[in-house]
Amino acid sequence: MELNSLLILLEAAEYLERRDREAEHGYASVLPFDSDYSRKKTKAGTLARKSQNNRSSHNELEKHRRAKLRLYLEQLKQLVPLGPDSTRHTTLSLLKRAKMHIKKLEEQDRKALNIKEQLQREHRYLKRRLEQLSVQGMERIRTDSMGSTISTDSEQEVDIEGMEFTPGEMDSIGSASDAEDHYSLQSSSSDGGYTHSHRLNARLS
DNA sequence: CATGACGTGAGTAATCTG
DNA sequence: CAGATTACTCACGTCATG
Repeated sequence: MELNSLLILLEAAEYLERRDREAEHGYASVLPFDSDYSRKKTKAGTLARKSQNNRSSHNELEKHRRAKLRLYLEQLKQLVPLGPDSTRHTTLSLLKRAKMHIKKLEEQDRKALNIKEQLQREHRYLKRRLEQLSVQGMERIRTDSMGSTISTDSEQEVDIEGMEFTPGEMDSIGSASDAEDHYSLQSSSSDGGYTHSHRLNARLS
């Protein structure tokens, strides 16, 4: 999110530069130099540039350009955490911090992506496990009903919600195509019990 | 003394024009 | 299409400030 903001800021800065040129009534509409002389790098052009009018308008433009740079630096300052330290923040230090901040955000992004992929694998695995248990439950009901007695409802229920899997259980299930998902589950539940909150806490810490 | 703002000349990419 | 023009950016020197 914050990384995106930084990138957007950088793009916006470029965009604003262009847009200012076209739409701004102030500086953009004021030519930096009189149009009756050449700005080409000739001796005549160089001499002409020295006229006071040209210099002052060029100065104004340059001032405006620097003001925009300051504005962008201010915007950058809002996006980059500068910390509680009350040390003086120079342009150089701000840019250095911004660089570090971007690297940190990229690292966070990478980690979040890994977690997402792992959760997707777990989701696929659990979905298959649920399907298997449903089928097993149905088969058990059928075989029991073909037998003589009718058992109680509590014995027939397949309690998916409250179920916890041990590593041993997980070893005994899963097809060849499950290999990747299965592995990711095992690796994240090395202490036996298998609950979502447990795993997520371990992962996020 | 480090830093930032400013003025200025020079360089250049993009656009215009004959 | 070449040369002219425009609209910038960059680098450097200077000055003010904390």
